[in-house]
Amino acid sequence: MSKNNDISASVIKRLPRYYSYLEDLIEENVERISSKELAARMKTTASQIRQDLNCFGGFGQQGYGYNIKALHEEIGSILGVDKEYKTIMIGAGNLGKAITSQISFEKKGCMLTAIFDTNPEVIGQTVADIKVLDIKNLENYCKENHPSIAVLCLPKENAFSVAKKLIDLGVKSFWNFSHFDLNLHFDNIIVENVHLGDSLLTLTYKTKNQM
Amino acid sequence: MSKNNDISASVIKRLPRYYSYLEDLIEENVERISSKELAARMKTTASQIRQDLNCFGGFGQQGYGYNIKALHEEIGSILGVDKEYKTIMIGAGNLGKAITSQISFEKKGCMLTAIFDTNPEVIGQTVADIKVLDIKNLENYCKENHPSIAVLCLPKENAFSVAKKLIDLGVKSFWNFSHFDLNLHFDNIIVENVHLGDSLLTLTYKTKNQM
DNA sequence: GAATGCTTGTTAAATTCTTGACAAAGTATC
DNA sequence: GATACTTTGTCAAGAATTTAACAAGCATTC
Repeated sequence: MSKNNDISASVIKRLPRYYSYLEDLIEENVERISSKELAARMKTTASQIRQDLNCFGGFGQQGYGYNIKALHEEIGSILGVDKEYKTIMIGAGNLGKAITSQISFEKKGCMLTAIFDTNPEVIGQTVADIKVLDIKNLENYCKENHPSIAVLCLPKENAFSVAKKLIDLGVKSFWNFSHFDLNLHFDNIIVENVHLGDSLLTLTYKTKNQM
Repeated sequence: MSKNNDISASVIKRLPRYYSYLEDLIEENVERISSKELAARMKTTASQIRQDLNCFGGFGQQGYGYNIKALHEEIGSILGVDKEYKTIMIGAGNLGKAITSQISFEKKGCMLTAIFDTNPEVIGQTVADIKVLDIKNLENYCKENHPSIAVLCLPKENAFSVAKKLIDLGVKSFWNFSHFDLNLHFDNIIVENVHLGDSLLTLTYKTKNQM
Protein backbone atom coordinates (compact mmCIF):
# COMPACT_ATOMS: atom_id res chain seq x y z
CA MET A 1 0.00 0.00 0.00
CA SER A 2 1.63 3.19 -1.13
CA LYS A 3 0.95 6.87 -1.15
CA ASN A 4 -0.17 6.74 -4.76
CA ASN A 5 -2.99 4.32 -4.35
CA ASP A 6 -5.53 6.97 -5.22
CA ILE A 7 -4.25 7.63 -8.72
CA SER A 8 -6.92 6.76 -11.24
CA ALA A 9 -6.45 3.97 -13.73
CA SER A 10 -6.83 6.40 -16.62
CA VAL A 11 -3.83 8.37 -15.46
CA ILE A 12 -1.72 5.27 -14.94
CA LYS A 13 -2.51 4.04 -18.42
CA ARG A 14 -1.17 7.28 -19.85
CA LEU A 15 2.09 7.37 -17.91
CA PRO A 16 3.86 4.79 -20.08
CA ARG A 17 2.80 6.78 -23.11
CA TYR A 18 4.40 9.96 -21.73
CA TYR A 19 7.45 7.95 -20.81
CA SER A 20 7.85 6.67 -24.32
CA TYR A 21 7.39 10.06 -25.98
CA LEU A 22 9.92 11.60 -23.64
CA GLU A 23 12.37 8.87 -24.64
CA ASP A 24 11.91 9.84 -28.27
CA LEU A 25 12.58 13.47 -27.39
CA ILE A 26 15.76 12.55 -25.56
CA GLU A 27 16.91 10.70 -28.66
CA GLU A 28 16.18 13.82 -30.66
CA ASN A 29 18.35 15.78 -28.23
CA VAL A 30 15.55 18.11 -27.23
CA GLU A 31 16.12 19.49 -23.78
CA ARG A 32 12.83 20.97 -22.74
CA ILE A 33 9.20 20.92 -23.78
CA SER A 34 6.00 22.66 -22.81
CA SER A 35 2.80 20.81 -22.10
CA LYS A 36 1.40 22.52 -25.18
CA GLU A 37 4.08 21.16 -27.50
CA LEU A 38 3.98 17.70 -25.98
CA ALA A 39 0.22 17.68 -26.30
CA ALA A 40 0.46 18.54 -29.99
CA ARG A 41 2.93 15.70 -30.50
CA MET A 42 0.81 13.20 -28.65
CA LYS A 43 -2.53 14.41 -29.96
CA THR A 44 -3.88 15.15 -26.53
CA THR A 45 -4.48 18.35 -24.56
CA ALA A 46 -2.01 20.39 -22.56
CA SER A 47 -4.51 20.48 -19.75
CA GLN A 48 -4.54 16.75 -19.46
CA ILE A 49 -0.79 16.47 -19.37
CA ARG A 50 -0.49 19.06 -16.63
CA GLN A 51 -3.32 17.51 -14.67
CA ASP A 52 -1.82 14.04 -14.97
CA LEU A 53 1.65 15.09 -13.93
CA ASN A 54 0.35 17.04 -11.00
CA CYS A 55 -0.97 13.88 -9.45
CA PHE A 56 2.62 13.22 -8.55
CA GLY A 57 4.06 16.67 -8.03
CA GLY A 58 5.08 19.81 -9.86
CA PHE A 59 7.77 18.75 -12.25
CA GLY A 60 7.57 21.80 -14.46
CA GLN A 61 8.54 25.41 -14.25
CA GLN A 62 6.48 28.42 -15.27
CA GLY A 63 7.63 30.14 -18.40
CA TYR A 64 9.99 27.27 -19.17
CA GLY A 65 8.07 24.02 -19.39
CA TYR A 66 9.44 20.63 -18.44
CA ASN A 67 13.01 19.42 -18.49
CA ILE A 68 12.72 16.32 -20.58
CA LYS A 69 15.42 14.21 -18.96
CA ALA A 70 14.26 15.06 -15.46
CA LEU A 71 10.63 14.38 -16.27
CA HIS A 72 11.52 11.13 -17.98
CA GLU A 73 13.33 10.00 -14.91
CA GLU A 74 10.53 11.09 -12.59
CA ILE A 75 7.93 9.16 -14.54
CA GLY A 76 10.26 6.21 -14.78
CA SER A 77 10.60 6.12 -11.04
CA ILE A 78 6.84 6.49 -10.54
CA LEU A 79 6.32 3.52 -12.83
CA GLY A 80 9.09 1.59 -11.14
CA VAL A 81 11.55 1.03 -13.98
CA ASP A 82 14.32 1.00 -11.39
CA LYS A 83 12.86 -2.06 -9.69
CA GLU A 84 14.27 -5.51 -10.32
CA TYR A 85 11.31 -7.81 -10.01
CA LYS A 86 12.29 -11.38 -10.70
CA THR A 87 10.17 -12.51 -13.59
CA ILE A 88 9.56 -15.89 -15.19
CA MET A 89 7.73 -16.87 -18.31
CA ILE A 90 5.51 -19.89 -18.77
CA GLY A 91 5.30 -21.05 -22.35
CA ALA A 92 8.05 -20.86 -24.94
CA GLY A 93 5.83 -21.12 -27.99
CA ASN A 94 5.67 -18.54 -30.73
CA LEU A 95 4.24 -15.88 -28.52
CA GLY A 96 6.55 -16.48 -25.60
CA LYS A 97 9.54 -16.30 -27.88
CA ALA A 98 8.28 -13.18 -29.57
CA ILE A 99 7.70 -11.38 -26.31
CA THR A 100 11.01 -12.48 -24.87
CA SER A 101 12.94 -11.15 -27.82
CA GLN A 102 10.78 -8.09 -28.39
CA ILE A 103 10.33 -6.58 -24.93
CA SER A 104 13.12 -5.09 -22.82
CA PHE A 105 12.09 -6.45 -19.48
CA GLU A 106 15.00 -4.80 -17.65
CA LYS A 107 13.97 -1.36 -18.88
CA LYS A 108 10.60 -1.97 -17.29
CA GLY A 109 11.70 -3.01 -13.85
CA CYS A 110 11.57 -6.73 -14.53
CA MET A 111 14.34 -9.30 -14.75
CA LEU A 112 13.32 -12.20 -16.91
CA THR A 113 15.33 -15.05 -15.50
CA ALA A 114 13.77 -18.25 -16.79
CA ILE A 115 11.29 -19.67 -19.26
CA PHE A 116 9.40 -22.89 -18.68
CA ASP A 117 7.71 -25.21 -21.11
CA THR A 118 6.40 -28.75 -21.35
CA ASN A 119 7.48 -29.42 -24.92
CA PRO A 120 10.70 -31.49 -25.04
CA GLU A 121 11.57 -29.89 -28.36
CA VAL A 122 11.93 -26.42 -26.92
CA ILE A 123 13.30 -27.38 -23.50
CA GLY A 124 17.00 -26.66 -23.55
CA GLN A 125 16.69 -24.03 -26.27
CA THR A 126 17.88 -20.51 -25.60
CA VAL A 127 15.66 -17.50 -26.28
CA ALA A 128 17.31 -14.09 -26.01
CA ASP A 129 19.99 -15.60 -23.77
CA ILE A 130 17.47 -17.24 -21.48
CA LYS A 131 17.34 -21.00 -21.14
CA VAL A 132 14.05 -22.78 -21.56
CA LEU A 133 13.59 -25.15 -18.63
CA ASP A 134 11.34 -28.12 -18.12
CA ILE A 135 8.20 -27.11 -16.30
CA LYS A 136 8.89 -29.98 -13.91
CA ASN A 137 11.56 -27.74 -12.41
CA LEU A 138 9.14 -24.88 -11.81
CA GLU A 139 8.50 -25.62 -8.17
CA ASN A 140 12.14 -26.01 -7.25
CA TYR A 141 13.07 -22.94 -9.22
CA CYS A 142 10.49 -20.79 -7.46
CA LYS A 143 11.44 -22.07 -4.04
CA GLU A 144 15.02 -21.09 -4.71
CA ASN A 145 14.52 -17.83 -6.58
CA HIS A 146 11.18 -16.43 -5.43
CA PRO A 147 10.05 -14.71 -8.63
CA SER A 148 7.35 -12.11 -8.09
CA ILE A 149 6.05 -11.76 -11.64
CA ALA A 150 5.01 -14.44 -14.12
CA VAL A 151 4.28 -13.99 -17.81
CA LEU A 152 1.67 -16.46 -18.95
CA CYS A 153 1.99 -17.49 -22.59
CA LEU A 154 0.26 -20.81 -22.39
CA PRO A 155 -3.01 -22.28 -23.60
CA LYS A 156 -6.21 -21.52 -21.75
CA GLU A 157 -6.54 -25.12 -20.62
CA ASN A 158 -3.36 -25.08 -18.56
CA ALA A 159 -3.61 -21.53 -17.27
CA PHE A 160 -5.65 -22.28 -14.19
CA SER A 161 -3.52 -25.05 -12.74
CA VAL A 162 -0.24 -23.30 -13.49
CA ALA A 163 -1.48 -20.02 -12.05
CA LYS A 164 -2.67 -21.78 -8.93
CA LYS A 165 0.70 -23.42 -8.45
CA LEU A 166 2.51 -20.12 -8.99
CA ILE A 167 0.31 -18.30 -6.51
CA ASP A 168 1.00 -20.99 -3.93
CA LEU A 169 4.67 -20.52 -4.64
CA GLY A 170 4.46 -16.81 -3.92
CA VAL A 171 4.04 -15.18 -7.32
CA LYS A 172 1.90 -12.08 -6.90
CA SER A 173 1.74 -10.49 -10.36
CA PHE A 174 0.77 -11.88 -13.72
CA TRP A 175 1.20 -10.58 -17.21
CA ASN A 176 -1.45 -12.71 -18.76
CA PHE A 177 -1.54 -13.51 -22.47
CA SER A 178 -3.55 -16.66 -21.97
CA HIS A 179 -7.17 -16.46 -22.88
CA PHE A 180 -8.21 -17.16 -19.32
CA ASP A 181 -9.41 -14.70 -16.74
CA LEU A 182 -7.27 -15.01 -13.67
CA ASN A 183 -9.09 -12.31 -11.71
CA LEU A 184 -12.16 -14.47 -11.63
CA HIS A 185 -10.56 -17.36 -9.87
CA PHE A 186 -8.02 -15.78 -7.58
CA ASP A 187 -8.12 -12.85 -5.22
CA ASN A 188 -5.33 -10.62 -4.05
CA ILE A 189 -3.27 -11.04 -7.15
CA ILE A 190 -2.15 -8.35 -9.55
CA VAL A 191 -3.04 -9.02 -13.15
CA GLU A 192 -2.51 -7.26 -16.42
CA ASN A 193 -4.45 -9.03 -19.12
CA VAL A 194 -3.49 -8.73 -22.77
CA HIS A 195 -6.34 -9.61 -25.06
CA LEU A 196 -4.89 -9.36 -28.54
CA GLY A 197 -8.00 -10.82 -30.10
CA ASP A 198 -10.13 -8.08 -28.55
CA SER A 199 -7.84 -5.51 -30.04
CA LEU A 200 -8.30 -6.91 -33.54
CA LEU A 201 -12.06 -7.13 -33.07
CA THR A 202 -12.07 -3.48 -32.08
CA LEU A 203 -10.25 -2.71 -35.31
CA THR A 204 -12.80 -4.68 -37.29
CA TYR A 205 -15.57 -2.68 -35.64
CA LYS A 206 -13.85 0.61 -36.37
CA THR A 207 -13.21 -0.44 -39.96
CA LYS A 208 -16.81 -1.41 -40.45
CA ASN A 209 -18.01 1.87 -39.02
CA GLN A 210 -15.29 4.03 -40.57
CA MET A 211 -14.20 5.67 -37.39
CA MET B 1 -20.39 6.69 -41.52
CA SER B 2 -22.86 4.41 -39.89
CA LYS B 3 -25.74 4.56 -37.52
CA ASN B 4 -23.51 3.50 -34.66
CA ASN B 5 -21.01 6.28 -34.88
CA ASP B 6 -22.16 7.68 -31.58
CA ILE B 7 -21.25 4.65 -29.50
CA SER B 8 -18.61 5.57 -26.97
CA ALA B 9 -15.16 4.04 -27.10
CA SER B 10 -15.63 2.59 -23.61
CA VAL B 11 -18.58 0.55 -24.77
CA ILE B 12 -16.82 -0.67 -27.88
CA LYS B 13 -13.84 -1.83 -25.85
CA ARG B 14 -16.15 -3.98 -23.75
CA LEU B 15 -18.02 -5.63 -26.61
CA PRO B 16 -15.24 -8.11 -27.47
CA ARG B 17 -15.09 -9.03 -23.81
CA TYR B 18 -18.82 -9.87 -23.75
CA TYR B 19 -18.39 -11.74 -27.00
CA SER B 20 -15.68 -13.90 -25.55
CA TYR B 21 -17.52 -14.70 -22.34
CA LEU B 22 -20.60 -15.65 -24.30
CA GLU B 23 -18.47 -18.01 -26.35
CA ASP B 24 -17.34 -19.70 -23.16
CA LEU B 25 -20.94 -20.05 -22.06
CA ILE B 26 -21.90 -21.63 -25.35
CA GLU B 27 -19.12 -24.15 -24.88
CA GLU B 28 -20.51 -24.88 -21.45
CA ASN B 29 -23.89 -25.49 -23.06
CA VAL B 30 -25.61 -22.81 -21.04
CA GLU B 31 -28.64 -21.49 -22.84
CA ARG B 32 -29.55 -18.29 -21.10
CA ILE B 33 -28.05 -15.85 -18.66
CA SER B 34 -29.18 -12.79 -16.75
CA SER B 35 -27.19 -9.59 -16.68
CA LYS B 36 -26.70 -10.24 -12.98
CA GLU B 37 -25.08 -13.63 -13.49
CA LEU B 38 -22.97 -12.45 -16.39
CA ALA B 39 -21.84 -9.49 -14.34
CA ALA B 40 -20.76 -11.78 -11.51
CA ARG B 41 -18.80 -13.89 -13.97
CA MET B 42 -17.11 -10.92 -15.54
CA LYS B 43 -16.61 -8.95 -12.36
CA THR B 44 -18.58 -6.00 -13.59
CA THR B 45 -22.08 -4.68 -12.83
CA ALA B 46 -25.39 -5.81 -14.24
CA SER B 47 -26.23 -2.19 -14.81
CA GLN B 48 -23.28 -1.70 -17.09
CA ILE B 49 -24.05 -4.76 -19.16
CA ARG B 50 -27.65 -3.72 -19.68
CA GLN B 51 -26.62 -0.15 -20.46
CA ASP B 52 -24.01 -1.31 -22.95
CA LEU B 53 -26.28 -3.73 -24.77
CA ASN B 54 -29.05 -1.20 -25.00
CA CYS B 55 -26.88 1.02 -27.14
CA PHE B 56 -27.69 -1.42 -29.89
CA GLY B 57 -31.15 -2.61 -29.02
CA GLY B 58 -33.08 -4.70 -26.55
CA PHE B 59 -31.70 -8.19 -26.87
CA GLY B 60 -33.05 -9.46 -23.59
CA GLN B 61 -36.38 -10.42 -22.19
CA GLN B 62 -37.84 -9.51 -18.83
CA GLY B 63 -37.98 -12.30 -16.34
CA TYR B 64 -35.80 -14.46 -18.57
CA GLY B 65 -32.53 -12.74 -19.31
CA TYR B 66 -30.57 -13.10 -22.52
CA ASN B 67 -30.45 -16.01 -24.89
CA ILE B 68 -26.75 -16.68 -25.10
CA LYS B 69 -26.50 -17.86 -28.67
CA ALA B 70 -28.66 -15.04 -29.97
CA LEU B 71 -26.77 -12.41 -28.02
CA HIS B 72 -23.45 -13.83 -29.13
CA GLU B 73 -24.52 -13.58 -32.72
CA GLU B 74 -25.87 -10.05 -32.27
CA ILE B 75 -22.65 -8.80 -30.75
CA GLY B 76 -20.67 -10.62 -33.39
CA SER B 77 -22.55 -8.87 -36.11
CA ILE B 78 -22.18 -5.50 -34.38
CA LEU B 79 -18.42 -6.08 -34.25
CA GLY B 80 -18.35 -7.29 -37.82
CA VAL B 81 -17.09 -10.85 -37.44
CA ASP B 82 -19.03 -11.73 -40.56
CA LYS B 83 -16.98 -9.33 -42.67
CA GLU B 84 -14.16 -10.57 -44.86
CA TYR B 85 -11.68 -7.74 -44.87
CA LYS B 86 -8.60 -8.63 -46.85
CA THR B 87 -5.70 -8.35 -44.49
CA ILE B 88 -1.96 -8.43 -44.98
CA MET B 89 0.87 -8.56 -42.51
CA ILE B 90 4.15 -6.70 -42.77
CA GLY B 91 6.97 -8.39 -40.91
CA ALA B 92 7.43 -12.12 -40.42
CA GLY B 93 9.71 -11.93 -37.44
CA ASN B 94 8.99 -13.53 -34.09
CA LEU B 95 6.04 -11.33 -33.39
CA GLY B 96 4.51 -11.60 -36.84
CA LYS B 97 4.76 -15.35 -36.70
CA ALA B 98 3.32 -15.50 -33.22
CA ILE B 99 0.33 -13.37 -34.14
CA THR B 100 -0.29 -15.25 -37.34
CA SER B 101 -0.39 -18.57 -35.59
CA GLN B 102 -2.11 -17.35 -32.43
CA ILE B 103 -4.99 -15.23 -33.71
CA SER B 104 -7.97 -16.52 -35.68
CA PHE B 105 -8.26 -13.70 -38.15
CA GLU B 106 -11.25 -15.25 -39.90
CA LYS B 107 -13.23 -15.36 -36.69
CA LYS B 108 -12.70 -11.63 -36.42
CA GLY B 109 -13.84 -10.57 -39.82
CA CYS B 110 -10.37 -10.53 -41.37
CA MET B 111 -8.82 -12.73 -44.02
CA LEU B 112 -5.07 -12.82 -43.68
CA THR B 113 -3.91 -13.48 -47.19
CA ALA B 114 -0.23 -12.62 -47.30
CA ILE B 115 2.80 -11.79 -45.20
CA PHE B 116 5.65 -9.62 -46.41
CA ASP B 117 9.22 -9.36 -45.23
CA THR B 118 12.60 -8.11 -46.38
CA ASN B 119 14.66 -10.92 -44.89
CA PRO B 120 15.64 -13.49 -47.57
CA GLU B 121 15.77 -16.16 -44.91
CA VAL B 122 12.07 -15.96 -44.12
CA ILE B 123 10.81 -15.14 -47.62
CA GLY B 124 9.32 -18.30 -49.05
CA GLN B 125 8.59 -19.78 -45.64
CA THR B 126 5.05 -20.69 -44.72
CA VAL B 127 3.44 -19.47 -41.50
CA ALA B 128 0.08 -20.98 -40.62
CA ASP B 129 -0.47 -21.85 -44.27
CA ILE B 130 0.37 -18.35 -45.46
CA LYS B 131 3.34 -17.74 -47.71
CA VAL B 132 5.85 -15.08 -46.74
CA LEU B 133 6.45 -12.89 -49.79
CA ASP B 134 9.23 -10.49 -50.66
CA ILE B 135 8.24 -6.98 -49.76
CA LYS B 136 9.25 -5.98 -53.27
CA ASN B 137 5.99 -7.56 -54.36
CA LEU B 138 3.93 -5.46 -51.97
CA GLU B 139 2.88 -2.88 -54.51
CA ASN B 140 1.83 -5.36 -57.15
CA TYR B 141 0.06 -7.48 -54.61
CA CYS B 142 -1.97 -4.55 -53.32
CA LYS B 143 -2.85 -3.34 -56.79
CA GLU B 144 -4.22 -6.78 -57.58
CA ASN B 145 -5.86 -7.66 -54.28
CA HIS B 146 -6.79 -4.37 -52.61
CA PRO B 147 -6.34 -5.34 -48.97
CA SER B 148 -8.07 -3.02 -46.54
CA ILE B 149 -6.29 -3.91 -43.31
CA ALA B 150 -2.57 -4.19 -42.61
CA VAL B 151 -0.91 -5.65 -39.53
CA LEU B 152 2.36 -3.89 -38.83
CA CYS B 153 4.95 -6.07 -37.12
CA LEU B 154 8.04 -4.24 -38.23
CA PRO B 155 10.67 -2.07 -36.59
CA LYS B 156 9.89 1.54 -35.82
CA GLU B 157 12.39 2.75 -38.39
CA ASN B 158 10.54 1.23 -41.34
CA ALA B 159 7.03 1.84 -40.11
CA PHE B 160 6.61 5.31 -41.57
CA SER B 161 7.65 4.55 -45.12
CA VAL B 162 5.77 1.28 -45.31
CA ALA B 163 2.63 2.82 -43.84
CA LYS B 164 2.82 5.68 -46.31
CA LYS B 165 3.11 3.28 -49.22
CA LEU B 166 0.21 1.20 -47.93
CA ILE B 167 -2.00 4.23 -47.49
CA ASP B 168 -1.23 5.30 -51.05
CA LEU B 169 -2.19 1.81 -52.15
CA GLY B 170 -5.56 2.08 -50.47
CA VAL B 171 -5.11 0.42 -47.08
CA LYS B 172 -7.36 2.17 -44.59
CA SER B 173 -6.91 0.27 -41.33
CA PHE B 174 -3.84 -0.65 -39.35
CA TRP B 175 -3.27 -3.04 -36.51
CA ASN B 176 -0.09 -1.52 -35.33
CA PHE B 177 2.47 -3.41 -33.25
CA SER B 178 5.33 -1.18 -34.33
CA HIS B 179 6.49 1.31 -31.78
CA PHE B 180 5.58 4.19 -34.04
CA ASP B 181 2.55 6.42 -33.78
CA LEU B 182 0.74 6.33 -37.08
CA ASN B 183 -2.03 8.69 -35.99
CA LEU B 184 0.48 11.46 -35.70
CA HIS B 185 1.60 11.34 -39.28
CA PHE B 186 -1.48 10.36 -41.20
CA ASP B 187 -5.07 11.49 -41.13
CA ASN B 188 -8.19 9.64 -42.08
CA ILE B 189 -6.82 6.24 -41.27
CA ILE B 190 -8.13 3.76 -38.75
CA VAL B 191 -5.56 2.59 -36.26
CA GLU B 192 -5.52 0.19 -33.38
CA ASN B 193 -2.21 0.48 -31.58
CA VAL B 194 -0.87 -2.34 -29.44
CA HIS B 195 1.72 -1.17 -26.95
CA LEU B 196 2.86 -4.31 -25.21
CA GLY B 197 5.63 -2.45 -23.41
CA ASP B 198 3.10 -0.07 -21.89
CA SER B 199 1.15 -3.00 -20.63
CA LEU B 200 4.16 -4.43 -18.82
CA LEU B 201 5.02 -1.04 -17.37
CA THR B 202 1.51 -0.78 -16.02
CA LEU B 203 2.01 -4.13 -14.35
CA THR B 204 5.27 -2.95 -12.82
CA TYR B 205 3.49 0.09 -11.45
CA LYS B 206 0.68 -2.01 -10.02
CA THR B 207 3.17 -4.44 -8.51
CA LYS B 208 5.13 -1.64 -6.91
CA ASN B 209 1.99 -0.14 -5.45
CA GLN B 210 0.31 -3.43 -4.60
CA MET B 211 -2.93 -2.71 -6.39
C1' DG C 1 -55.26 -18.47 -14.95
C1' DA C 2 -54.06 -15.58 -11.08
C1' DA C 3 -50.19 -14.45 -8.20
C1' DT C 4 -45.43 -14.13 -7.27
C1' DG C 5 -40.90 -13.47 -8.52
C1' DC C 6 -37.34 -12.17 -11.88
C1' DT C 7 -35.13 -9.41 -15.01
C1' DT C 8 -35.16 -6.19 -18.48
C1' DG C 9 -35.03 -1.34 -20.55
C1' DT C 10 -34.78 3.17 -19.13
C1' DT C 11 -34.45 7.22 -16.53
C1' DA C 12 -32.17 9.74 -12.97
C1' DA C 13 -28.38 10.45 -9.75
C1' DA C 14 -23.67 10.04 -8.62
C1' DT C 15 -19.20 9.77 -9.76
C1' DT C 16 -15.25 10.21 -12.54
C1' DC C 17 -12.71 12.24 -16.16
C1' DT C 18 -11.57 15.99 -19.28
C1' DT C 19 -11.31 20.59 -20.69
C1' DG C 20 -11.03 25.48 -19.97
C1' DA C 21 -9.56 29.52 -17.46
C1' DC C 22 -6.47 32.26 -14.87
C1' DA C 23 -3.37 33.91 -11.14
C1' DA C 24 1.29 33.19 -9.91
C1' DA C 25 5.87 32.66 -11.19
C1' DG C 26 9.33 32.14 -13.97
C1' DT C 27 11.99 33.47 -18.64
C1' DA C 28 13.49 36.46 -22.18
C1' DT C 29 14.04 41.02 -24.03
C1' DC C 30 15.23 45.65 -24.24
C1' DG D 1 16.08 46.30 -13.85
C1' DA D 2 11.59 46.98 -15.71
C1' DT D 3 8.37 45.04 -19.15
C1' DA D 4 6.35 41.74 -22.03
C1' DC D 5 5.84 37.04 -22.77
C1' DT D 6 5.43 32.23 -21.63
C1' DT D 7 3.87 28.44 -19.12
C1' DT D 8 2.89 26.15 -15.02
C1' DG D 9 -0.23 24.49 -11.12
C1' DT D 10 -4.75 24.67 -9.76
C1' DC D 11 -9.50 25.41 -9.46
C1' DA D 12 -13.92 25.30 -11.51
C1' DA D 13 -17.02 24.09 -15.19
C1' DG D 14 -18.46 20.78 -18.43
C1' DA D 15 -18.71 16.00 -20.37
C1' DA D 16 -18.77 11.46 -20.09
C1' DT D 17 -19.20 7.31 -17.69
C1' DT D 18 -20.91 4.44 -14.17
C1' DT D 19 -24.10 3.12 -10.77
C1' DA D 20 -28.55 2.96 -8.73
C1' DA D 21 -33.51 2.73 -8.90
C1' DC D 22 -37.83 1.28 -10.59
C1' DA D 23 -41.89 0.59 -13.59
C1' DA D 24 -43.24 -2.61 -17.12
C1' DG D 25 -43.40 -7.15 -18.74
C1' DC D 26 -42.51 -11.91 -19.05
C1' DA D 27 -41.82 -16.57 -16.76
C1' DT D 28 -42.88 -19.74 -13.44
C1' DT D 29 -45.58 -21.77 -9.89
C1' DC D 30 -49.52 -23.17 -7.67
